[in-house]
Amino acid sequence: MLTIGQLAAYAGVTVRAVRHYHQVGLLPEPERDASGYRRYGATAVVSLIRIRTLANAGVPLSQIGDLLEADASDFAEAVQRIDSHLRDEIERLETSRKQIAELTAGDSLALPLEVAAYLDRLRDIGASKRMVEAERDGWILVAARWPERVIEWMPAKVAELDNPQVVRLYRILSEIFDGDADDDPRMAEAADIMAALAEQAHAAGEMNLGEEAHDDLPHDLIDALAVESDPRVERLLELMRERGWSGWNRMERLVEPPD
Amino acid sequence: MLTIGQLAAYAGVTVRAVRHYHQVGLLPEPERDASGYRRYGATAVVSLIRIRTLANAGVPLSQIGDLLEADASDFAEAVQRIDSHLRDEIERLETSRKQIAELTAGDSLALPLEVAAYLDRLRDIGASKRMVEAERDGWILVAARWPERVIEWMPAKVAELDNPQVVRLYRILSEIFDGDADDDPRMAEAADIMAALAEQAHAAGEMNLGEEAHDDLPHDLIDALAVESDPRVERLLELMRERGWSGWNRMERLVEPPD
DNA sequence: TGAAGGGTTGACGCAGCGTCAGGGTCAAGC
DNA sequence: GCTTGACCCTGACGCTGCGTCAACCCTTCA
Repeated sequence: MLTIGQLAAYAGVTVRAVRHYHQVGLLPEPERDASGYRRYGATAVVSLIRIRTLANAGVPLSQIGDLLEADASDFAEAVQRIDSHLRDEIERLETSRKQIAELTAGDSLALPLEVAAYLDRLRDIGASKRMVEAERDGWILVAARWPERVIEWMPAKVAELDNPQVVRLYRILSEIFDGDADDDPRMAEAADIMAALAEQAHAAGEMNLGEEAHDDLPHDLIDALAVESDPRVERLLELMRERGWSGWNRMERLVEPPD
Repeated sequence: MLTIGQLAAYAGVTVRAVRHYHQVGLLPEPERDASGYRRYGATAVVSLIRIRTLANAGVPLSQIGDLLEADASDFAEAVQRIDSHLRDEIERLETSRKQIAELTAGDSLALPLEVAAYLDRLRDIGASKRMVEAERDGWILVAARWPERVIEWMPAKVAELDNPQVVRLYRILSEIFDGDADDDPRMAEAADIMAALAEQAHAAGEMNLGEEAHDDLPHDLIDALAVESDPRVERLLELMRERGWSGWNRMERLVEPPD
């Protein structure tokens, strides 16, 4: 007769595991000796080894009991199920590995590489750290909603950065929001540039985003995000409204200008 | 301002998950509105998306907080750790798949194929179901202790089955233990055959198992197993003792026979 | 006789939420 | 003004397979 420790050692498991199998009814509780110790016979050893064999193969404990009593065809079927479940699990993990492989650096986190490249360009033309982070967060919102489309939009955005007006705009905005003046006079200049750019885009008919325009939520969120990150943005929006434009990222004409 | 449901929908997660992130401190609790509802700004949306991006990549929640604030080198290092952890997990599951692939049928469960083949042969020569199962359980005990050696021993065991005496022995034993007579007269015949076989083996010097002989536990367990599976085995052991042999599976001479 | 090395039950911990239970709130239609 | 359905709230258990205390008892050996 074996003690629980000897039984466990023979089967290569821990004592705790054996007790657990008792608890879940996988292994019957044996008789106790005079001092209350569990005493095991050879049958228990065999049962335990068979249980461990299945458990090592990845079979959930809850199924092992049935499996040990199943006939050949039920057994084969169950094995099939378990195997395909394992395959799914492996695939899930493989996907995870691919995903983290793409998380090489900070910006590409939650963003496609194209957008990360755009943000790098922004940094290059002199946008401040805060500015780039704000842009990044905005694009995260966009990418979450239109993960496919956002990639298509990037070439045009990158091209915009060749426009000296745009470069000047980002530099001014960077300086304004990196400073701590509550009412920087350059804010008016920024608004002027933005209005001019909007005017050009409108004239060129580039202001239509397609069906995405119908979903206001991302745009509203981006506006809100900008204000949350710096309340002075509110002032900038006001200046834009004075110039006949609403919004921050998806500008709309408030009033048609006189001819 | 978004409700928790809108926030969750935007990021593609469940409401419960968001609340969980609050609980573990990953996402800060937002302000409440007049009726106690949580109200989220755009910043929360961005945070949540970034959290999910890492979580989807298999990063444990407990590390996501640090990771979102880490610099590029710490980030890369952490990503390395997580990736190698994922690799280990995948390998574990692959191993499981291999294992269950080998569990095609009942007997090979916890036994190498060689032993399963031996059991099939046993069935072929007319051993009863009970008999084969008893043998199987015995070999499970042996295979658990000497997984390598057991394979080497099988050819000799299979060869034994060509011996008509052995075949007869298994048939008699099958009949005895499939019946319900408490004192089957054929038991003496079985004992005679076993004694004769032991004598032959002893004479041929085949009774040494090598160093394995020093470990009594498996042998004792097999004897116990036999008795547990049918108490009448005890009688058989007694008959063997009368014939000068001890034990059931690893027989030893009790007394040297007179010349 | 005391210490070491077993054994006993009971209970919490882990990871990441899912899923009740038992409420309150909001918007819309009657 | 009332109902209905869709949301929101907190609190708590469940799942998987044990690991790891805690607090205590039993046996054995120096």
